[in-house]
Amino acid sequence: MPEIPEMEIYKDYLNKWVKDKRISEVNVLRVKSVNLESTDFCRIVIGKRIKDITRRGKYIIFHLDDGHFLLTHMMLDGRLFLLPLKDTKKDQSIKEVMSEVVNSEAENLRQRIKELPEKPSVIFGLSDDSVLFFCRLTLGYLHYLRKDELETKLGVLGNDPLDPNFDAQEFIRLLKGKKGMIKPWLMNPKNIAGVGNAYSNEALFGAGILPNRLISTISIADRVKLYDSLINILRDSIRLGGDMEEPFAPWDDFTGGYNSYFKVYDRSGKPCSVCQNVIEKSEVGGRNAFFCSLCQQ
DNA sequence: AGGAAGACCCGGACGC
DNA sequence: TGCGTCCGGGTCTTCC
Repeated sequence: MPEIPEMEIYKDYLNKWVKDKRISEVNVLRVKSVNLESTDFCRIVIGKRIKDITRRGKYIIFHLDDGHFLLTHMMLDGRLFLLPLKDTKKDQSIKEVMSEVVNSEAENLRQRIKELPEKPSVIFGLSDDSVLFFCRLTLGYLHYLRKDELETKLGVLGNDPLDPNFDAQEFIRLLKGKKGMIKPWLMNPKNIAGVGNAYSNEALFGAGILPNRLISTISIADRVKLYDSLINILRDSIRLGGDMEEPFAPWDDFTGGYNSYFKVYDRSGKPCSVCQNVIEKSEVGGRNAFFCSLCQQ
């Protein structure tokens, strides 16, 4: 599921392929995914240029040239897909491609394009004749926000783990005096922004710490170990392609490269890669925790 | 106050 | 087949 590595990879792709493009067409298929009446949303967004794309935690922020922002969150199963029109290998307009995908008359297109985006919620046509799909924004969303609204929304978030200022000292400072269990703390966006169920499980495995360990019982040495484990796993995942199942674009064979590297997440009943003990699953803080009870204490 | 628990969003899977 | 129920994760709200 989309967490920091997946969003970071999206952000880099978007900066390479979407930055400085103008939004020429907008189609809102799922009205609940946007925060305005869809006709207003289209009217306002059409014609705007995307000046920059940044990430904060699991949020991706499109900076528009009117000084406002589009904020998107993928939640459970959202995804992005970019389709350059030249890849349709036919003289199709953006409107025709949109219509073809939307009306599920996409068999012709599907035959030419390996990965056709399913369940688009919002579609942007861009000034370079590419089409950007925001798919399955059922729990997720795409919101048009003023600067103050964006700051209010993101202001509650804690440090981003990839922020250069977020070092082991800062991590230890944040944990000082905390009383609860470690995994719910790692996943709380007010503490650290962008760590979800998958990578919190992996980071704890890497540090040899059980998900339900009380923070107060974790030694300073182990807190440093946990910091290193978290940062290294996030960086490795970004380097190897993250764990999204579907590609960002038809040419993208990088995305998903980290899928086979998960050691505990979603692996209950399978053998631990270190000691062969069976990976266990239990509920910690209302969420599924995956762990090896021999490697983690 | 801060930590824990529950609610909510929605679609897909599963059981009867 | 169809209906009801539960599950999943991130975030927000409520409770203790």
